[in-house]
Amino acid sequence: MAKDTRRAPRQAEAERNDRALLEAAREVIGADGEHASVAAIAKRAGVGIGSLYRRYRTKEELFQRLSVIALDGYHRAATEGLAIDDPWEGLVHYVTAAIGLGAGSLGPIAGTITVTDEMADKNERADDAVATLVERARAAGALRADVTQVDLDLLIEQLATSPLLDQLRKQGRTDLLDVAWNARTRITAIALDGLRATASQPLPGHPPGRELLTERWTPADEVDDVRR
Amino acid sequence: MAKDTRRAPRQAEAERNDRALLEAAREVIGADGEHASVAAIAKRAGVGIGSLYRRYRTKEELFQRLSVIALDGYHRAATEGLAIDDPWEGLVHYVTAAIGLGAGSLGPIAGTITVTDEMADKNERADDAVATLVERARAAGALRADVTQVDLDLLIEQLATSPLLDQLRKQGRTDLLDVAWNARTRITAIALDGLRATASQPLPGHPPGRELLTERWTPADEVDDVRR
DNA sequence: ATGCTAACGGAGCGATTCGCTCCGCTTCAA
DNA sequence: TTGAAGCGGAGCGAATCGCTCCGTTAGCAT
Repeated sequence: MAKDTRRAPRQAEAERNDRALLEAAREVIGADGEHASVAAIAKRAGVGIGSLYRRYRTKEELFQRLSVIALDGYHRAATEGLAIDDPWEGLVHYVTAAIGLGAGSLGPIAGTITVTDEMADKNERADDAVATLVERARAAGALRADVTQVDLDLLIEQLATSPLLDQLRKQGRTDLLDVAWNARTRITAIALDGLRATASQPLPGHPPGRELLTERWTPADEVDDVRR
Repeated sequence: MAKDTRRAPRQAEAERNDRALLEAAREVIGADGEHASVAAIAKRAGVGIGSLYRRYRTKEELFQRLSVIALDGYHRAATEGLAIDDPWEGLVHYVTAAIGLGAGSLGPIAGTITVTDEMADKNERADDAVATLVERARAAGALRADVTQVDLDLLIEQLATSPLLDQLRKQGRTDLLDVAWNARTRITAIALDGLRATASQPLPGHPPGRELLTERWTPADEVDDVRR
């Protein structure tokens, strides 16, 4: 009963493989969307299919794990942003960190996996933190008044999803990845400048409602009018 | 020899089908990327597979046609922009029109089809027109000085690709399409505000080179380091 | 050295989906 | 009424899918 941590033949390798799997899954999903195959993920991770299925009982379980990790990332980014004194700098931190997570590629799998309680819970916590961040920045007069939280969420998704980066990764053009990454940073900077309170004209149309973000996670039951 | 347009049993239906096919192909590619299947395209268009293959000898030929149409659209948008007297308004017209084309979804098929001479030619023409448009806006002091044409191209691609819109279309959620479309218009407006000359700080890093836009079209020959 | 065992990689299963062909049916001008 | 242009989709062989199953390998204790 003295030694309880005595068995671990190849445990270090297992952890490395798990990390590789999660990263590979993100990349392959970015490249192939919901069609991402477990074979492609395993190959990209340099890991056997068997090892993948020892850790995750099904493909869906792996995808759910990815979602949870992404939601954790968003929550952490928002918390870090709140820890910054200057409201505008805090918001900028969140936006850039959220985009840098590389989780934007997960969008396409929304609606193809069932939402676990853990996912719903973490999503709510992250949302709350972001709401505080946004309100603080707006109250300080740093963020233009007509931008809602949903606007910001959609802007982040728009910038976080990069077909160019996904394709370069898929083609293994690691030589161009740095340049492409920097290019997106520039675009992000442009968008952030547009978020400042110095707006020339009010945003067009009505502010989008939350349903835009939530309804996409409802599985494609019989909604598919194409098959009707 | 007098009457040369006398035979056309179901020609009207054929034209309608062709338009439906092209639109459906854009949508399905947006949803499924390079994995888009001809069956899905035909079904979405409400057309038989046979009709698709009577017009396009192969799937690649259909995709090439889509690319040509997209390039025509970019060129037209740029030309229209140049026809507008105010340099800034002209640029705004091009950006919004280019995003609205719905051709951003085509990005994922870059590198999976061979580039025809027609495509290369039209691409060059469109590029030239955009270059003029950008230089004019910058010379007028409307566009911030540190934004290059490549920056603008990438910004347009970033905004033109919308996982949310693609997914809603795929799920047949036509009820939310208008809201989502308006939401992206708002985001576009934010980005355009960021492009104005009133920049607070210079853009980070170095301006990206053209190769970011061109090299992605080189087929994934043996570049794929994943399979090595 | 020699077990013991947890973790490994991947061949291969049945099922599905792929691009595409082929053909009987439908529509319309003459 | 007829002929031909256009139609939809069943079905072909090939490829790919998610997943199981099993012989092999690597590190611990003896």
